[in-house]
Amino acid sequence: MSIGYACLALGVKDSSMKGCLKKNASEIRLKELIRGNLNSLDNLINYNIESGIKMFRISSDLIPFASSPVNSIEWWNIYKKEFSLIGNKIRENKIRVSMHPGQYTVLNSQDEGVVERAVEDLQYHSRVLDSLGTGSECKIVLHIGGVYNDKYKAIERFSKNYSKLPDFVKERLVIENDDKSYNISEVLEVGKRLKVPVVFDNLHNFSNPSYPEKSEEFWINECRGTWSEKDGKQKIHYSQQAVYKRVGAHSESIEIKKFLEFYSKLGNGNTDIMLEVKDKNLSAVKCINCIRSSGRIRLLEIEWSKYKYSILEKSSLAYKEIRELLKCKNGYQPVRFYSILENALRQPENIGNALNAAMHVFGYFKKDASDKERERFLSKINKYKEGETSLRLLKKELHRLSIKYEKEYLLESYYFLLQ
DNA sequence: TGACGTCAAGATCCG
DNA sequence: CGGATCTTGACGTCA
Repeated sequence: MSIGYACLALGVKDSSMKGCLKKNASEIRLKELIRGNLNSLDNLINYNIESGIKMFRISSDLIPFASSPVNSIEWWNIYKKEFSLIGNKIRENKIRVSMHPGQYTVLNSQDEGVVERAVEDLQYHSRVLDSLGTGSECKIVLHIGGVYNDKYKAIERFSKNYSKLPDFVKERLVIENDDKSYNISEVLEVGKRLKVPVVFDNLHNFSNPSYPEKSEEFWINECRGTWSEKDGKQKIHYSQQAVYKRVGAHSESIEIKKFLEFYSKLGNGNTDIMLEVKDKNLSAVKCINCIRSSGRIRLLEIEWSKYKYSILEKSSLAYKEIRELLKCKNGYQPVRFYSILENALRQPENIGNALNAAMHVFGYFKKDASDKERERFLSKINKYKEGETSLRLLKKELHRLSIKYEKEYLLESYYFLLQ
């Protein structure tokens, strides 16, 4: 059982994927971008290794315009060394990577050009995973596509186009239920017929259910049968509905108790779970820490070092509560720990608490800051008190100082990231 | 034609 | 000039 997150990690330095406008996609620019993105991928993999994260979705943005004629670079040759170095790390650390082309890769389109481009795009994704030297358990997740007023014909087109795909793509392709067109029983039907593994997505199944009386566990068990030995463990997508947002919108963070309730129904350890959530790696680490059979308080202390000022900003009570919890050095109560965090982070902005946290953080610069910087900050503090500036701008000032005076502890924390 | 989703690039505005 | 904020892009489907 592994838990992973998709594409980008919060708080990891030099880990973003960069792109450019199509009109600026010169050979030189593209090569620059690819080199940078491979370096970012390397940093992401390093972070995952350090954090004990065993599952990760690689962003399709790794190679800009990869399946477009504007990019004719043989990146798999030029960057062979980089790919193999990263790939070795992935394999040595048993990280299961995957990819997921967006909603615009449509294999069952009525337009042949669209299908052609979809095939190109799937080949690109396979090529990335091949270049990394990953096994056939590292998958490419795809939706069935459009309906075009005739689902039967649309599925036939999918089947026909699937059968024409080259083997190196077929080996990796898996299909997933989507949020409006193809529900889980329809995708299962296709998967069983074509022998393509099926990924169950719980939130899509909520907004686009097939037989609403059937439970999530039922569908997960049904899907399990489509995964064979060479495909690796069954994969599912898990996300939670964002409150007050449209149905199907991903939540900011994973509510741990809700997750554990879902998790307990999975029973055995034979399912890999890809989280789809805005706070990405933060929720992945949370869930991993909460399902460990044995954990040490040290793990929570590391988490606390990253969350503490965000918590202080919201609730000094929660701050004290967690400090108490962490005093018991041979106790390990991750669920209690994260529940307090979640509750605190849900609190609305409170000027008193926010000022308190900001002053604590400013304490890091007491010695370094010049008189001018001190003055500038304190005047911002007063403005914030009077409602003349926002917390965001106040924190931006602190962020600037953190970079200038190289306060790694603050820069690696989530204080500047959350809200 | 615009919403959908996604994010950063690019454009523009402001002090 | 640099930083902040607003707009666009890149993709295909569907209302």
